[in-house]
Order: sequence, then structure tokens, then C-alpha cells
Amino acid sequence: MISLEEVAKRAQVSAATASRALSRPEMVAAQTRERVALAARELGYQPNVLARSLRQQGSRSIGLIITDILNPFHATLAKGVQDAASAHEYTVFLFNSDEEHDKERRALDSLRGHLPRGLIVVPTSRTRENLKLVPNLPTIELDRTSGREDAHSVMVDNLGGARAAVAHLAALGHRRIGMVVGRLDITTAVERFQGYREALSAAGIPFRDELVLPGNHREEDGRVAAHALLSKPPLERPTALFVGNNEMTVGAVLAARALNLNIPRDLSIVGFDDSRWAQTMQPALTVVEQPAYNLGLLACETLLGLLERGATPGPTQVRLSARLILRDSTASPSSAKKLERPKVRHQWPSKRFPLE
Amino acid sequence: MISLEEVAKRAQVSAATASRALSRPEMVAAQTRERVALAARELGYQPNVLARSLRQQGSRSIGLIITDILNPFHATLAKGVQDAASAHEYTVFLFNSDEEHDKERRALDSLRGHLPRGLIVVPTSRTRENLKLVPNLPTIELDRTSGREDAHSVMVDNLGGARAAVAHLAALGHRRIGMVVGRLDITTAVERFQGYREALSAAGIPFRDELVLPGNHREEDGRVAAHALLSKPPLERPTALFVGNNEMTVGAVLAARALNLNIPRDLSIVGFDDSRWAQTMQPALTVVEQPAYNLGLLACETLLGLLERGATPGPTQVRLSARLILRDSTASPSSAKKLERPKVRHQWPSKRFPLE
DNA sequence: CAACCCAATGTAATCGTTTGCAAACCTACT
DNA sequence: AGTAGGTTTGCAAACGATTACATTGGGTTG
Repeated sequence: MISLEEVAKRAQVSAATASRALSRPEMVAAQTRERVALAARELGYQPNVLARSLRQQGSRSIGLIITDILNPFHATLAKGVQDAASAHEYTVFLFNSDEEHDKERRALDSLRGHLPRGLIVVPTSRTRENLKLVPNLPTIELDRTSGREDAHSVMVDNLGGARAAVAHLAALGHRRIGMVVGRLDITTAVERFQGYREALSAAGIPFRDELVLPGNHREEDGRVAAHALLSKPPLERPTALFVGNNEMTVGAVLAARALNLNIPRDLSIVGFDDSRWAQTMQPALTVVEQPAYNLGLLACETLLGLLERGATPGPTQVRLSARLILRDSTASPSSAKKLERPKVRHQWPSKRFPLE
Repeated sequence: MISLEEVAKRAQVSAATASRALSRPEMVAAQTRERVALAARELGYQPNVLARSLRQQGSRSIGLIITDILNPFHATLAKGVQDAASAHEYTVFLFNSDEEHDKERRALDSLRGHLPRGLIVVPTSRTRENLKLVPNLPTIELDRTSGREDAHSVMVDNLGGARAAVAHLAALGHRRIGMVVGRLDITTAVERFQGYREALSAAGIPFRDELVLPGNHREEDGRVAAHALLSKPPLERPTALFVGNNEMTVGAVLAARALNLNIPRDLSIVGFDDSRWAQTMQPALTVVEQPAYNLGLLACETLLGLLERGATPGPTQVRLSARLILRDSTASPSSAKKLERPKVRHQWPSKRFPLE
């Protein structure tokens, strides 16, 4: 590695001047500045971030902790954060917590030693406690909140998104609308559940506990929950399902297929969070789309703004709205019946509900 | 941040001793060692990675450059690398090149300043040149190769995977097997293409240039290429398609749908690289599955092995095999015809090939 | 022409850790 | 008791950049 010293020697100045020529040009005579710049270019000089950060007590970097890079939503968040960061010449340290407090703690520990200037974190249920490891590190909570009232956050309008989804189902005429909800120690799940209840109430549909089942965010949880809901006798079975996250929606669709329920004829489904498979499956899935990339982008911009322009009096709390995308997995239960008639050929004419 | 100095003071030793007590315990008296360890714990000491790396001329970190974090295959690679790295207490600097040489160069530039001990890179077409920016940095090429004979690499057996896929189609009785191939300046595409040709030849099917179209790896490219191939008159139209990567396969499926070709009755499709949508779409897609996670894991293990045990005489070159997963998107063309008859209702009886 | 000022540059200290070298201490043996 | 040998510790110099402070020199002004 070429050091500043060598650049300085070649430009016939001291290291101090070379440093200033490169990072505060206005302090140095134009001619000298040129000489240093030339020398640096000729030698292929690249500043040693470590030395600089050590001296300045802080590196031009931020930490990012997401729960799972394999989840496309989180990968997109990460991409947004990285793009914004690199536009400002910041480096991002990326860690996965895999939804485990312990991994999160370890991530914070090793992050600490790198002296990042700020942190963006998708909180797990115990982030609040872990964050004590990095006191007075400017932090943005992304997608969810750890519950601290004074935290900066960038989140999706889960409440509104869920309300729109369920209102859509209600408007189609559904009365028995079930929900597969996520873990209630995660704020996004709580908010989506709340949106579901509010939409029901707005449509004059009484909330019924037995139409809601929780899941642990994985495909299998969604499958099991949906299977349980959809196996009820026809008059109790929900005619529509709102599923609280992406992976569980896969499970719900598989459960419907396994029970030979045609979507949308026998069952309408709305998922939360769009994805490649939701677009290509048949029928294409009606979903609440989240602006994942912008979420990441904005979180990073907010953090960097905080760092460079200083903290504002109150916490910055951003909500981006979610958009309901109508595709083919939802239909009115009655019109579906109408639609059904022309298709003469029933595949399971007599025993459509084997568990009945 | 608590410094070593403060720990030393509390343990009543010099900073030098404190340092040794923590990182080379055998050089220090048991009693002192205890005292230092205690003090460190009490103060919540976390070593400053920057200072350490500066002194030791190298951080306990490696660089990873993938082309696109939004591509699940690459995200999985990254996860594999990160898991292996963190098991060895290494930090990973992750960058996206987005398949652009310029971004790759910038990534290498900023990586350089962090003094990583090694590099894992998914090469783009001009990586060879860019790598000159980081001379004598131990490097592993992942998934593809930049063409340097002496490079360490961890790759998939693309040749074998492609051969298996096409052999499967040939065994089903297909004679007109088309391929949507990737960019031929990327080695994976070349190898898969080669596998296609070898399998044809092994099955005694002559290679026909007009059944192969290139694409630029994106869904849209796959759609356009497949549309062109599938719009040929019935007797020239391929009855089966082998598509060289994941995203383009989505496009191919959409093209088939747009042309009202039923899969697998009118067209068999095999994709390269498995994915969530390939599993959930109907019919589920027959694919060549790549061991992405292990690929990343192994690349990282290989690199760390190199770093810790020193370089072996020749380059380490690993090939992991790919596995053909049979699902429902492939069928024999004749048996498909048989299947077709019972379904009396043709949707487009007279003009199935509008471009004919 | 002296006094002063400002711009441009250099000197040296600093960030927190590791490590070569030397000093101090202890043990044991002659 | 003196000395050799080994263990344990401390001192101080690095690593490469930044920056407070000192110095230089040229220009302006009274």
C-alpha cells in the first residue's frame, strides 16, 4: 500500500501538506495542490481508512443489521441502504441477526470495534436491551420498532396497508375474512392485525377470534395456520384470507391447493409484501406492496442527515405508505359462484370439502 | 469507548501487559491474566479493530463482491460466505458490482483502504483488469471465473448440470430442444451452452443454430428470446426449452403463457437455478439446482485456509455438482399429445400460432 | 522602513494497539 | 553468595493519517 508519506515525498512536501492538499484543498496553494494530486494519481494512492478513522475517532461507515438476507424484502432494504450510503461515500457493515438476540448482540459487539458513525437496525424483540451495548450511537430503526418512544424510525404504514387489503375483501362482499397473523412481539404484525380489525369494524363485520391464527413467519407456519382455518365446515370456513407476511402466504396458497380450494373462486387471498412468485403464480396474487428499496434508501438518508446536520429536537419518524395491488387472487364470493357456473366441468363435484 | 489503557490501569499493569494478557495469554502470569480479564469484563472493553488492524497491517476481514444482492442466488452465496466468516471471527465487507466494471472498480478501491486479508469475488467480464488494483491480495473467484488459469475458484459443475437437463429432455423424446443462453462473456453461460451441445450430441441430435438465442440474463431478455423461438411454425418450433438462468426462465414461462402454450403439454421447460417461484408456480418447474449456500461457505473456508495455512503450490479449484430436480414442467412430447386428446375443449383450435 | 498580518508550510503530537527489546525479578545451581 | 537461565513485565517505537501549533516568508500599511 502506498502511504501518504510516499506521496508527500514525490510531491516534495511534508505529509501534513499532502494530507491537507487532498482533504482540505482550500488550505493549500493551488500549485502545491496540483503537485500532490498528480503524485497521488501517479502512485495510485488510496488513503488508509483505518489510520484515518483511528485518528478521527470514527470511520466513514455505518452498521446495518437486518434479520435475514435471504428474505427478498430484507435484501431490498439492504440494497437501498447501500446505494444511499455509497452515494455519500460511506461503507456499510452488513450483519444478519437471523431473528436471534444472541446473533444480534454479537453483531453489535463486532460492529462496535469498527467505530461506525451510525446504525440502522431491523429490531428483534430484544433489541432494546442489546442497544445498550452501543450507547450514544445514532440509530435508526427500520421496518419495525423496538418500542422506544424516542427512537428514530423509518417504517411502512402497516395499519393502512392492512386496512386497504381487508377493506377490499369486505367490499367484494366477503363476510368471513380470516387472517394469518405474525408473531405479536413484532410490531409490524401487531399493526397489520390492528388494520385488519379496524377494516372489519369499518365494514360492520364483527371480529371473530376463531378466524385468526398466529404463525411464526415461515412458510410452514402459514401452511399449518391456513390449513386449520380452511378445514372448517363450509359455513364457518373463511371465504377470504389476509396473510400477514410473504413467506406465510406461500404456505397459505399451498394449503388451499392441498384442500382443492380454487383461488379465487372458493377462496380469496391477499398477501402482505409483493414478490416474484406472487407475480408469476397463477392466479397472480393480490398483495399489499411495500416500498422496500425506498425504505432502505430513506433510512440511510435520514441517518446521514442526522450525522451531518446534527440531531433535531424530536425523533424523526417516517412512514411510507403501502399500496394494494389488485391481481387475480381476489374475487367477490357471489360473483365467483356465478363465474363458476359456465365452467361445467367440476373436478370434485360431490365432495369438495373432504374434512367436512 | 473503553481503551486498553484504561483496562491496564484498573488491573494495575502496563498497556503492553494488558494486551498480551488478552491476546497471547501464555506470555503472562496466570494471576495477572486473571486481573486483566476481570478488569476488561468489568469495563466492557471491546478492542478497537482499527488500531489493531493498523498496527498489524491487516484487519481480520475479507471482501466479498457479488453482482447483485437482489438475486436470491447471490444473496445465498453471501449468506454462506458470511456464516463461514463469522464462525472464524472474520468480518465481511459486502459490495455489489451490479455487473458493472466501474462499480466493481470502485468497490475494490474502497475495499483496499480497509486492508482486508483476502477477497472473494463473483467476476464480471473485466474483473481480470480490475484485480490489478489489489495486487497480491489472496483472491477466490466464486461461481464464475475471470479466465486467469492460476486463480483459485469455487464453482458449480455447469457443464454437468446442463448436460443432465438436456439429456433428460432428450430421453423424454424431444428432438427439437431450444436454448436461451446467457451472455457468452460470462463463463457460466459458456459452460451451460457447452453442456447443452454435448448432451445433444450424445443423444444423436444435430445441433441447430437457429434453436439457440442469447439473452442478457434479465427476465425481459428471456421473454423476448423465448417468444422468438416459440413463434416459429409448429414443425420448426422447439418442443422443449432449456433456459440458462433463473430470471430468464421467468420470462420464458411468461412467453409460453402469452402464446397459449401449455406447459408441459405443448412445451417442456427446464431452468437453471432453483427458486421459490419455480417451486410454487404451476406446473412446478423442473430445474437444475445449484448448491449456492455451500458454494459460498466453501469459498470462504478455502480462502481462510489459504490465509492461515499458506498457499498451496497450485491453485485450489473446486467444483460442486448441480442436481437436476424433476418436477412437472417436463413431459414426453408424444405422451403429452396423448394427454391432450381427452381435453376436448381447445381454446384456440384453428390459429394457435398467430405469427405463423 | 518597521510593524504587522495572513497565507502556506512544516513539526510534532495524537488516535489505540501490538511487539522488539531491555529491565527486573525469581529460581536454582555451583 | 554469585551467576546463569528463565519468566514476567515495562518502555518505547511503530502503523498512517489528521491537526494544533509553530514557523516562514511575502505583502501591506502607517
